[in-house]
Amino acid sequence: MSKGIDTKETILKAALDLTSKFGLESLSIGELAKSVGMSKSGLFGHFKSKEKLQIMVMDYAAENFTKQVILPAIKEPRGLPRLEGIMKRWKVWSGNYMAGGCPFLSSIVEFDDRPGKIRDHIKLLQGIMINTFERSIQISKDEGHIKKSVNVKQIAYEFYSNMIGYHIYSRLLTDEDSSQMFNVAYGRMLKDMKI
Amino acid sequence: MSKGIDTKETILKAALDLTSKFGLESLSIGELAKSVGMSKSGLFGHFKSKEKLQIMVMDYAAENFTKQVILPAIKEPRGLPRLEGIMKRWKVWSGNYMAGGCPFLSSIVEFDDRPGKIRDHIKLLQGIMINTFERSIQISKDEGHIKKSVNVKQIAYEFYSNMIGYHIYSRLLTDEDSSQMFNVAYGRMLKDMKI
DNA sequence: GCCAAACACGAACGATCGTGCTAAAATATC
DNA sequence: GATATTTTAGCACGATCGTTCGTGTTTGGC
Repeated sequence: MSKGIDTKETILKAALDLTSKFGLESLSIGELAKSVGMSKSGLFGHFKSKEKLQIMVMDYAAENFTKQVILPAIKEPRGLPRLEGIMKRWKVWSGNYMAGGCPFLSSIVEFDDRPGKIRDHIKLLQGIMINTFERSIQISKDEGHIKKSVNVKQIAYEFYSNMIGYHIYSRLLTDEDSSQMFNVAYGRMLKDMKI
Repeated sequence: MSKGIDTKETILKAALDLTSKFGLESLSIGELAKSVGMSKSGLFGHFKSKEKLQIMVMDYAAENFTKQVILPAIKEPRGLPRLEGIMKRWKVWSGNYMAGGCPFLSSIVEFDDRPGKIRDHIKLLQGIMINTFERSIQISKDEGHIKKSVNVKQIAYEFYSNMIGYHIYSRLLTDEDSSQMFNVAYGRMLKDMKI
């Protein structure tokens, strides 16, 4: 009864890898089966449809993000240190950890115009993520680390935009200054809201 | 000898529509043929391969962007007015004009990890676009509308990031504050660099 | 070690993919 | 209006898609 979830984990790991490279829609069951060395139908049995596989891949990615970014950051002191911890690890995660860039970004862009369960699920996960992010900004405010005048949602939006801009500049445009530009923008945002 | 390019235009228009909805890779020749009411092979004859079709779609999108965003803005006075004209139209273009959001963003994210002609072409087009954008910032500087201390490339990066963040917030998350947050971020950037 | 459940496989399905052929229909040139 | 060229359709191809089915093989609980 444990063999199943082991191989499932293996499959999801490979699937996430392919997804980060080629997107969630291009993820094909045949190709995935080949990459983990098992039969198409054998793999298919673990997920009862492609749609469920795709959703599980997204959940797996979210779990991964939580483990790599959120949990380590929570160990840091409340407020600004924790917020900065999230940002730091987030940047590393989206840039280096995945084989082909942030799996969420590609999925978001792929499915933002296709109503359905997958879109809903991505929206849900992304909403949770942004919410977590906003909460850590709010805590920084409560702790008196940043100005009372800052709009939490606005700051989250701007941090998020900067992260995505960095991702695209570094991934597609392979601009060597992208990391530097990210830091400059990020630094100014921090400076503006710090007390 | 003119019927050909007419239908080609019709096909590309439909193709761009599908691309903006489903991405460049999901664009299938059979589906595209169905949507314009002609046979698969008849349509295929206009482009000698799918890859060439995809590249032409991107060129068509770029041409569209130039017509809708760049050319009208060029009629405005040099410097800041022109820069603001680009931003204003860009936002409208990416948000409302296309059936399914910016066709570039989806293509960028889809192909940023797939080396090949398509990736190269997208990179080229996006590079030209950002370059045009940077030049208009530089002109604003030369005209004395913005501070001499501003880093042109940095500003372009931040404007770009804001645009993409807005796009995702409004498209996937369907956040009703997204336009407002875009404006706040944009306004602060303008204010910081204005003389 | 037995039995039941879980797991994996190979084959096959209908559908669709991109891409060639060939021939008919439509169009442009004179 | 005849001719040459372009444009379109029909058909077929090998491949791959997601999915189903039946059959073994492996595994966990007793």
